[in-house]
Amino acid sequence: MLQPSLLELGDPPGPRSLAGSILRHELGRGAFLDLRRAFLAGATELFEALVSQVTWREERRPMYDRVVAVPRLVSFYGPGRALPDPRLEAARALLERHYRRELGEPLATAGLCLYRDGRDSVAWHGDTIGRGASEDTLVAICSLGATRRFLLRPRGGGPSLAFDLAAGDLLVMGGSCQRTFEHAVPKTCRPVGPRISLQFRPAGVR
DNA sequence: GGAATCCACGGTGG
DNA sequence: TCCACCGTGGATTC
Repeated sequence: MLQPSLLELGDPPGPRSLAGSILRHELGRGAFLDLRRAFLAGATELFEALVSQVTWREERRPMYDRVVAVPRLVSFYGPGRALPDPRLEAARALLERHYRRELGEPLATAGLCLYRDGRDSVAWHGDTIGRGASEDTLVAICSLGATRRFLLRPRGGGPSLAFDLAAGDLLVMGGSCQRTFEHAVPKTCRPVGPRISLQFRPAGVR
């Protein structure tokens, strides 16, 4: 059992303020990435609550000559479905308020992924399904549990940016980011514990 | 030498 | 009808 950090002791569990604490990276081509470290207070306890309370599904997909297990566990909360913890609802409300100008619509869905260890991963992709090729959208990701590397690179090739996402960190991809960039969480040989990624998106975006 | 990264493979679904 | 999507494992690079 991990001890909460000293930093966490002063704040009630749940989302912290976003004002003035976000580091924005302008990526070019109309894309930006915001990073807010330690956005969720009480991340250790929230991680453990979600691991045990969420109904995690293992997905399988045909891949060439066989059917493989998708290398992570997932759970999806569509529009109108209550999130599994009030702290997630609070985080969503805070994000909707802070990004109301860029967003213009609710963050109607929440996707949860559980990366059990370094062998779990997600390949390069953009969250563009369901949106026109010219439409911007915004995706907010909260990280809980073990620190994992998050990679971002321009579509069509180019140098990739790396962000090590630690427990409680918030990463927001906005503007044209989902169309002009793609992201991944690569496998690693390092010993690494489980991590949960919470992804808030507008309806229709996957 | 070990770990990270790159690449090609092809069925599926939008 | 067409094409973007995506996990694996071997090759290559770091």
